Amino acid sequence: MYERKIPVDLSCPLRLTMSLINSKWKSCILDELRNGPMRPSELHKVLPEAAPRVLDLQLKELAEDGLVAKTIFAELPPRSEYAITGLGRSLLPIIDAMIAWGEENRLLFERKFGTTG
Amino acid sequence: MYERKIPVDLSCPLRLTMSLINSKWKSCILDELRNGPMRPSELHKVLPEAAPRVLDLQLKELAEDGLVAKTIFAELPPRSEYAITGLGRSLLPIIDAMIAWGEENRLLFERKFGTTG
DNA sequence: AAATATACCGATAATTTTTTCGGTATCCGA
DNA sequence: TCGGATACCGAAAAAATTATCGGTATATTT
Repeated sequence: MYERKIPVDLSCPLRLTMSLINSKWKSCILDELRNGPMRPSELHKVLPEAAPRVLDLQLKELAEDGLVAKTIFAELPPRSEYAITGLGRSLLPIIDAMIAWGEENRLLFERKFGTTG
Repeated sequence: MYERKIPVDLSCPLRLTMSLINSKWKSCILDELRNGPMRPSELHKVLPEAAPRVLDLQLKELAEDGLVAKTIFAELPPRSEYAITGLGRSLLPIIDAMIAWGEENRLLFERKFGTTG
């Protein structure tokens, strides 16, 4: 069975928040879900670098933490949707701030580390 | 020699910002440095859960990325200080937002995952 | 002398995260 | 019947992160 390796970090507010987002794909997933629920296959289309299995696992943890909610439709072929929750949505300002920071400082890091530069 | 495993992620603004903070201690270090430069030994005192060697490595990467600046004093026993840079300081609003979010939602997660609940 | 404190580094171990691969089950269409 | 699409899962490999241990060097204190 899949089991979470390390639990949400309750030791300080900063680490708590970090432990919820701190992964390669979670913040991207939340960002993608902001405009409405998506199916796993749709998420894979917009985040092609993330393997389907990876999205599975991260969606499962996001759901465990209450940041997204899963809806299963009793259809065949199977269909399910993941929607951002109110709690998840309350993280979007932070994600927006990170996006804005990244846009403002992109050039700096491209010059520093980029291959095209 | 120490070598960075994966480079700063330039593929999108969100991932860029994430790749700079996304670690167990970096955001804590930036938070601690906000009120002035600190020596490695001082940082270890305020973040006792982080082993000195770990702080070393994270400070080195933070310095590589331009988020902190190192000053070496030619003294014996050796002394050095790490100060947050302007670029690093521009991340503090994001870190503040994460701290605030963590404070607002702490109880929720303590009830959900906490041992004392 | 010996212990302490400082900063730092290399090698390696331990842990965690991410990825890959193959398999379940079902229905639809060719 | 066969291949495609859907969602999901387990095992295991690969990769990355974090941690531990011991060592360098030098001055001061005991």
